[in-house]
Amino acid sequence: MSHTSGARQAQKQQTRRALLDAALHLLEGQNLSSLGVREVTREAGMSPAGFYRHFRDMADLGVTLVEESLASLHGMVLAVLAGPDEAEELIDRAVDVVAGHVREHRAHIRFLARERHGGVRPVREAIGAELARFADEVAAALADQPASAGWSAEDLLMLAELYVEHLVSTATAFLDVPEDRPELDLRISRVARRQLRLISVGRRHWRDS
Amino acid sequence: MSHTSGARQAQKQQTRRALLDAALHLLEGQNLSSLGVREVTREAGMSPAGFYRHFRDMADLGVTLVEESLASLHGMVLAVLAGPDEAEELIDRAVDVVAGHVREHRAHIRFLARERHGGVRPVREAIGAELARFADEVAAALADQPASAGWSAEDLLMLAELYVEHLVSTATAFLDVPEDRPELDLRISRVARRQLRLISVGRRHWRDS
DNA sequence: TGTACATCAGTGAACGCGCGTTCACTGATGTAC
DNA sequence: TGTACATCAGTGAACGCGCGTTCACTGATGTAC
Repeated sequence: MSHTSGARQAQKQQTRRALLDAALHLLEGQNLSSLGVREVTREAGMSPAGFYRHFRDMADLGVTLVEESLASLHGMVLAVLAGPDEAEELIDRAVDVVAGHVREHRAHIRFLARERHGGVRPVREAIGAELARFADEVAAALADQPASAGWSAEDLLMLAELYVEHLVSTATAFLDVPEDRPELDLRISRVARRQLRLISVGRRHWRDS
Repeated sequence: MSHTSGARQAQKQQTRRALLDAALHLLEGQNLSSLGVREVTREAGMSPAGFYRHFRDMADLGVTLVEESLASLHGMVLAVLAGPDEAEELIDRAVDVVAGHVREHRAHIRFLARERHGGVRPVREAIGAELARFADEVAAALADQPASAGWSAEDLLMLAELYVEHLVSTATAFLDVPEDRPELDLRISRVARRQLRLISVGRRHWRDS
């Protein structure tokens, strides 16, 4: 069992973080599959060989990034679904939270979008598994809402998956806004809110259609 | 002006196709940004230098693949929207067409999913532009349906974008089905149909909500 | 039809370069007594 | 507190390798007369 305190451990953690941050920064402009060990260590200011004290290879580092990228997304959804469940208000909050999240964790979200269908299998599978878990949690949260009375578990999961896909596509839409066109953020928010409202209307009339 | 017939031209086209097919095949397992000139020419059975008679670089080849990948998708949507516009039937046809399309153009669709947010800018931008054009066309087709009476152009585009995103995510869901679990196709089709039905219900009750 | 010349798709060798990974090392930190 | 030894994160050199791109070439196809 290894110690978690001590100057040596602290220093190691700091170097590891520097490697992750360097990779995250470089991944804003390229895929994980074209990112090199030398490239990352150069950016982090250390020698290439040091990389192997922290990660087996780039895929290993990538899986670590998936975990921390989705941890923050995870906290986000809990925050929204813990609020009042009046549809209109929930929609506004959800879209605002996604917009803010993308603004604050840009590199992480870009990484997820880029590698979700990317060429590094362990990373792709980790993202897929996390998103599936995420949909399960949303389904569980939906089940607690009065609006879900009479809904089967299957339909709740179907709806949760629709919401998660919508969230992902909204987040990537925010990502793709060029730096010199910040006014596009407003259009994306407005469209996302309307789409969620349309889904919400469909949900309300689902059974009597 | 160059001739389009003659043995020389025909041979050149054939080699070009061999390069595109070799690339498409290799791209099933990796990103464009990690695909090499030597790798593609080796797969196509020619010498590396020959590549430059056909493409400036890999990004150039990638943009060509985007064009041909989306040309077939384009034909697809026209076929579906040209049919009867009764909601239930249209949904069934749409999902079947997507499923069939993925089965028949697997490599092309995988390429689009992988590079839509990938690390090669010209390719990413070409895909984004084509999908935007696609949404415009869907909006135009929706406008012709009786169910759209009273809808603003903005709302029709919002709806079209929701449909296009749904189509893309359904197509990639089919893609990710492992070869040894073909029964998952049925689940994906069923969920996609229900989601489209829910959107369709929302659409019907949009104005009086 | 035949001949002489032009075009150009594809070749094969060559180049300099940066890559991933290994290895024995060093020196700061940790531990036992 | 001090000393002797153990640990191990990070180093710097070395390796063999495959890369992208260039170049002068060759030989089949095309064209002019």
